[in-house]
This record gives sequence, C-alpha cells and structure tokens, in this order.
Amino acid sequence: MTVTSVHDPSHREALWELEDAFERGDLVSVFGRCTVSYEGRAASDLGAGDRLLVLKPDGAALVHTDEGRQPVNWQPPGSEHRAAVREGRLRVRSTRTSPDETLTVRFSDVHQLSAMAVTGGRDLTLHGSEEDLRTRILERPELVEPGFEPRETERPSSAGPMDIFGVDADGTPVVIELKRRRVGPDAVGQLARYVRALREELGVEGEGKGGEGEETEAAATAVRGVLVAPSITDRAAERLAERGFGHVALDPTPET
Amino acid sequence: MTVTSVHDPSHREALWELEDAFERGDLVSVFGRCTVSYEGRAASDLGAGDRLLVLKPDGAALVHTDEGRQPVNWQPPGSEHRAAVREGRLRVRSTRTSPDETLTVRFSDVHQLSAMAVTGGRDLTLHGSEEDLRTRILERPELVEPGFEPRETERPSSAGPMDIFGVDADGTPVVIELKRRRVGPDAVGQLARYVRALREELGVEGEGKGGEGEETEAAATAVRGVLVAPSITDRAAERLAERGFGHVALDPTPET
DNA sequence: TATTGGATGTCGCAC
DNA sequence: GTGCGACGTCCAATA
Repeated sequence: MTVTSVHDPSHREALWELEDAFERGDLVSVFGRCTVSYEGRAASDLGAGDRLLVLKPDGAALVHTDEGRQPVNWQPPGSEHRAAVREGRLRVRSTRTSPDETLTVRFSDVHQLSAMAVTGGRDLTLHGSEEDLRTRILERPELVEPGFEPRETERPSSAGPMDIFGVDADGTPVVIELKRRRVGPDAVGQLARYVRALREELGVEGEGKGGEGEETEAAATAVRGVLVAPSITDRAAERLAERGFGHVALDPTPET
Repeated sequence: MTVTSVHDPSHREALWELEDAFERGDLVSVFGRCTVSYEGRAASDLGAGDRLLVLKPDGAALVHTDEGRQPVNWQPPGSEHRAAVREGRLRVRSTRTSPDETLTVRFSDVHQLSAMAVTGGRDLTLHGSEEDLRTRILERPELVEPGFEPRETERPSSAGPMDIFGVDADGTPVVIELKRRRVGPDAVGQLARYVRALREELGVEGEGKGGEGEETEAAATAVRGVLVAPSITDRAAERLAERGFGHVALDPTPET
C-alpha cells in the first residue's frame, strides 16, 4: 500500500520524506513538538507543544492540538508547502498570495511522520440543507399557507436574490426567506432588505397601505415577507412583528 | 517517546491500539480506506475512499480527504469515541447528545495508525482581531474623527451590546460598529439596529431632526452611527448613505 | 441551557 | 478577482 511512515526520524530523514511526499502529492501527517507562527490576514504565535500537522496536496495545512474541531493554526488550499532544516529544527512553511499569508511550523522533535496517496470517494451526499427546505416547499406550497403559489426561486432584486418569490391566495406578492435551522434577528434583517427592494421595484406601499388613487388595488399589490425556519428566537420574533412579517415553522426534512 | 504507531495493522490490532489510545487520552490519526456516514443536525453519506481520521481526547473527530481546509465529515468536541470490529471492518463511531449526532467511519483497510500523548502550549497570541481594532480606537479616538470621545464599550441596548458608544465634538451620541475586515450590507443592518435602539432609549429624533419644542437641543441629542472597517462594499455604502451613517476606513493594526 | 455575534471563518456561485 | 449568502459552520461570552 502507498503509505510511508517513519518513527522518530532525524530532521534530515523527515525532510527527505516530506519532500518525497510533496512530490508524490501525498496526504501527510506529522506528530511532533513544534512552535507555530502565522502572518497574513492576522498574525499569531504559538509556543512549543506537541501537535499534529496535516499537509494536503492541494496546499491546505492544518495544525491541530488535542482540543477543538478547529485547527489552532492553518493555511487555506492553494498554498505551497516547503520544508527545510534550519537552526537544528525541521521547518515546514506554507505560503500563498492574495492575500499574502505564511504559516511556519518549526519542529524541535518529530515523533511520527506518515504519508499516504489518497484516491477516490469525494461523492458526499448531504440531506437537510436549505436546498432541501426549498424543494420541500416547491413540492408542497400549502406548507407555507393555503393558496400560496411559488413563482420563482433566487429571484433577483436590488438587494440580491430572494430565496422564493410567489403570490398568496389574494395575489399579493410574497417574499420567502428560508433558513434550515433556528434563526436570530439577522435573518429578519435579510428578509426586510428583500421586501423593501421589491416594494421599491413594484412601487407599492408597504404593509397593505393604499396608494393615492392611481392604484385601486393597493392591498393586492403590497409585498408580504415570510420567514420559513424550524423556529425563531424571541428577538427575531419581535423584529418580525415590527415589520409585519410572518413566520412559518418548517423543517428542511419531514420529522421522523 | 509517547508515540505508538502501527503500520498495516489487522482490524483486531488497530482496535486494541485505538482502545488503548482512548484510555490514555491520546491524539490519534488513522490513515485508511473507509466509508463515512453521519446523522444528526443533517445526514450524509460518503462512499469508500482513502482518508485521514483524527480523533481527539476531547471528543472531536475529523475526517479529512486530500482536499480542503474543512473536514469532509466531523464530530464536535464533547463526543464520545468508540471502536469495534463489525462485519470484517473496523468501525469507529463518535456520538454526542443535544443535539443527538453520530458519526460512523467504517474502515475496510487501515494503513497506518498513530497515537500521541499531547502536552503543553495552548497559549496562542493573535493580533489583528476586532478587539485590536477597539483597543486602537480607544487609545487614539481621533482616528475616528477629531473630537470623538469613547464613553463605553459593549454598551447594552435593547438590540444587544454595541461595540463602542461615545460622543462627538458636538456632544452628539455616536454608536460605532467595528469590523476587522471589509464588510457587506449585513454590518450596516447591525449598526442600524443599535442606533435605532439607542434613539428609542434616548427618545430622540433620528438624523438631526428636532423635536416639537420640548427638546431645544434636538440636534445635539440625535444619535449618529459610524461603521469602522478597513473598507466596505458598494452595496454597504449605499445602505450607509440611506441611513445617514458614516464610514471610517481603519485597519485593526497600523499598516506596516 | 439558549442567545448572540465574531472569525485568519471556509466554501461555492454569480458577476 | 469581488460580492454575497449558506454552513451539520465553530466558538466564546453572556444571560
């Protein structure tokens, strides 16, 4: 199998293995005691400690400690890995441009270095996303409310594309903002922007107020806003009420 | 050294090593061919392929392919790892509750398994954060505008705590929203909420409009909103202008 | 425990 | 490349 592995290598040995692994396009993991410094969008320094360094052939670099889902330091894909021995330490440096960023890992000790050629299987299928919620509504519009008719998804507006645009039983335009999970006040602001943009575009008064005579069916041409999400926070509910928007409780997938 | 490592172990061997590593609280990395399934906040399935599984003693689990900064599947800290041999495969399962989530990795082949006891060095020092930007302004308020006086940070309001509250040269209240990097329209919405909350709280008219006689210094008690960020998008600028808010271009750290 | 907003967020897509 | 919004976002601070 295409795995190479060295235990307690000298820095020189580790360097050879790393360079070979970079050449082959391997996925690399390095256990060892190291310091880490980063400079780019921000800047950081991390003192000596035992960590796991993961180097990917696409340029990504991850420094993991024993805690957390997030790497304590990292470099995004598209970076370039280089290794060298400097001042008695193994130095692994990953750099990229635009923005200029550099991650430097200096190992005083390398405990274990492994490299594997990785093939196959990038076909992740995910269920329960916002897209699933959209699909569910398009298939069963009555879940929003009786008589609701979706007209367009990702409908453009001056405030950006709205998730679903449609009309209610009265023919009033409805803007729907979808969220796959419980939402806070930010989602209401987002919905408000779309509704406002559409009101300006259609030249109608908000919240059912009539025009000045020209528009005889003002109520029918007002724009409604509806937030579809499994649930909302209290603050979000307040802001929804202020704006006169509605909320429909709906999960991305039918409850089991 | 406190690193154990096995190359091409049998499932049985791998299982022993894993259980020992869990017992010791080691940081574990496993190279191998596997399938991955997840069920929890969403659900996903990933077909067979070569991947790197990282298991942390705090319960975090990460499945990495050869691409991307993000793991293709994961489990957050606080989960519990268990391993077993089932149907001729090594099954590693990580579960947590609230929300209920399960990650299952089934290895048909384990190429390399390493485990290391991790100690020391969680003292990351980071520069260039929003907090640095706040500090910079508090030390040199004139960077916002001549005569600006910060009065309070994280000042509470009905819309949540505002980054900096202060007064300008005229004594007019100023709400400052800080962003460490270029911002879009969402930041303007956030600023607007704070300004509105403060206007309600102080009972003043917005945008310098006077009261009806009771308040003789209406202009002085209006509330201004200022967005401090390195730069803003066009759309954000539009929304700032609509609201009558200002923008000050400022980096979290002085330019080199 | 739930809520809120920051993050070197990352990532994908449209322009 | 920038802009914009989703994400199983993660994460810490806070109520």
